[in-house]
Amino acid sequence: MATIYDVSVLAGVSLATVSRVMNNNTKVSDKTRQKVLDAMASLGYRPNTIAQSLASNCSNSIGVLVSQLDGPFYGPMMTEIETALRSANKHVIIAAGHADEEQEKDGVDFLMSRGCDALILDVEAVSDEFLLQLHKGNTPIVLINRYIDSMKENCIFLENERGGHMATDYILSLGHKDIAYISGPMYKRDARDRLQGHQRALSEHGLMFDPALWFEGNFREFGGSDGMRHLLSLKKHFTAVVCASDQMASGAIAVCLEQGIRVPEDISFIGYDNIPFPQYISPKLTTVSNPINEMGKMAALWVLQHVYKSEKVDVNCSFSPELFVRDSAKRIK
Amino acid sequence: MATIYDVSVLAGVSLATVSRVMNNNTKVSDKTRQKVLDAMASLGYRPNTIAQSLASNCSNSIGVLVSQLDGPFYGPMMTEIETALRSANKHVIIAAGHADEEQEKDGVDFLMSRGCDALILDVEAVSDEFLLQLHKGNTPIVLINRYIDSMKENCIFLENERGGHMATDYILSLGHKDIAYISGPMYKRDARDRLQGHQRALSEHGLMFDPALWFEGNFREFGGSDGMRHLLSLKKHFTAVVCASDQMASGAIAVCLEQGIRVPEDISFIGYDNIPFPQYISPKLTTVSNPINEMGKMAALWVLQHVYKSEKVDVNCSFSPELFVRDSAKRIK
DNA sequence: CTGTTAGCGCGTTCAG
DNA sequence: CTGAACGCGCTAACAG
Repeated sequence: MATIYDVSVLAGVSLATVSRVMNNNTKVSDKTRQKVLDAMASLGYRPNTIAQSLASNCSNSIGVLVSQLDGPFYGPMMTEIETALRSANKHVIIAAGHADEEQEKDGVDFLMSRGCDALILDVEAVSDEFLLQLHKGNTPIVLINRYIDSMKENCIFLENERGGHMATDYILSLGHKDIAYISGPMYKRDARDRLQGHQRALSEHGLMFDPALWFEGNFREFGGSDGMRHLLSLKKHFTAVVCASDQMASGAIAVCLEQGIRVPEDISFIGYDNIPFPQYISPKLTTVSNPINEMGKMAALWVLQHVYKSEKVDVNCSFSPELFVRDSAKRIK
Repeated sequence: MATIYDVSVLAGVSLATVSRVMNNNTKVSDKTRQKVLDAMASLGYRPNTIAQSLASNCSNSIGVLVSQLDGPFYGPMMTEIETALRSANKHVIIAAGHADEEQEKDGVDFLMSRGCDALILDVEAVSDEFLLQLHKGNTPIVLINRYIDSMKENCIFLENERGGHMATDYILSLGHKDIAYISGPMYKRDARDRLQGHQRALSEHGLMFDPALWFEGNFREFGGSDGMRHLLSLKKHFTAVVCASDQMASGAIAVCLEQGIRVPEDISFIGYDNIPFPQYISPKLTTVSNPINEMGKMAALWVLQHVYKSEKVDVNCSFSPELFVRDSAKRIK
């Protein structure tokens, strides 16, 4: 591999000059520049990024920690992050935290020790205090899907209460009055916020939230099917089920179909997240969006702007869910 | 940040000694070692991996290039790769090729310039020659989902012909004789192999492959729905549809359900890949597995073994699909 | 505008 | 077993 030295010899200039044309931060005369460029081309020179990092104390790498790499969320998110960052010639180092405090801390440590210039974190198990502590350090961090008031400029999040309200409000607008709710696990902030939005919508319509028609799921498909089986076993009357995630909605709908309950004729459903898959199955799922991909992109732009001082876009931290009306919910007779 | 120098001063030893205890490759007396360890602990010393890389000419990073980060495949694959590699304290740098030759080459270039010790590639657009060329270079590469005879020790792949055979053989065992086929795009090797397996199964049962009942899809949901609509419009008789991917099967089944065609009572379906989602919807999809996660893990182990000389596991390169019988295909009357 | 000269933090000879 | 010295490839003052 050719080095900067080889180039400088071939071009008949000094090391520093070669460095300058690479980073073009200092003026270099056009003809020296051309000589250098030619030399680089004929040697097939590729800068050694490791050496650059060591010398400049900037690794050009961004650590991304997510709870899991599989599932419908992080793929789209990573896609956007990778695209945005790579076009700026930064690279992304990934780590998974698996929603476990130990592993999340471990992941952060790992990325830190890798000399990342910034961290993009989508963590859930770790405490606010831990994150605030991290925030005080030298490595900038951005939080996705999390809101901490005292560091809100570093947070990119979805207005979950609003989304929860939106979903239920739509169901109510269809004339439903007896509504079951399958929530996420209550120890998660977003699950609580969505439920709260649901309750607000109900009370705005003069309806009571009935805890008996509430099942605490886990955001996954089987949480939805468990919930549905439970609700059905209650023998209580309801015409619609609001689910706090598309995955749960899919699991719940599957249980209905298996039991000969028609969707949406007998029971209406609405999900949350707008993941791709349920758009393609029958009935197509009505839902509220969780623009996790855009949030990923925004996090990348935040880093580009705050850490690398490029990209003069204005990043907005708060994202609004949107309603996607499809076929799983219908007006009640 | 404390450096090796700070440690050496505090411990009252030389730089070299500190380096030795870190890499414990040379004998160091127990008591000097302890002094160093204590010094490191009290300084909270963390080695600078960038400097280590530069000095040792080994970046401890592995580049992973996949066609896309989203979708149901790469998540699980990345999960396994990340887990295996991180526990060995290696880090993974990701890039996406988007099934485009230009972008795939670009991605390889990018990862190379990042000083990766090895590359794990899941590429489809790039030519065999390009990969062979790369193989001749100094950076070891592993290919996932691709077989090139002259570098087969570096290939990790699924026996797609066999899987294609397996799926159709099962459908045939259920008594079906009029079978439609929705394939992947023919420019992809795995699509061709799966189709070939399908045809072999047919001919083993004395059946002819009917090109009229074949639709060339794209492995995606809408490819399946397009295909199903096309097949239905033919007004030809068939009792089963073999799909070359679960996503296509899901799209196809959705079209049937919309049109009041019952699955599997009227038409049986079998998919390919065994992605998570269709296991949770109704009817649960019968399919053949594509253990992409295990292949990812194997790739990681291959790297650990061949590049870092650790992990004395035997990596096997060829993976066999397995049949997963669920509810979307039934015996014909 | 360009060349010289120090480092960046660590691994690795080579003597002792 | 330990220390001194050099070098990895590049950036960043500092002179000219």
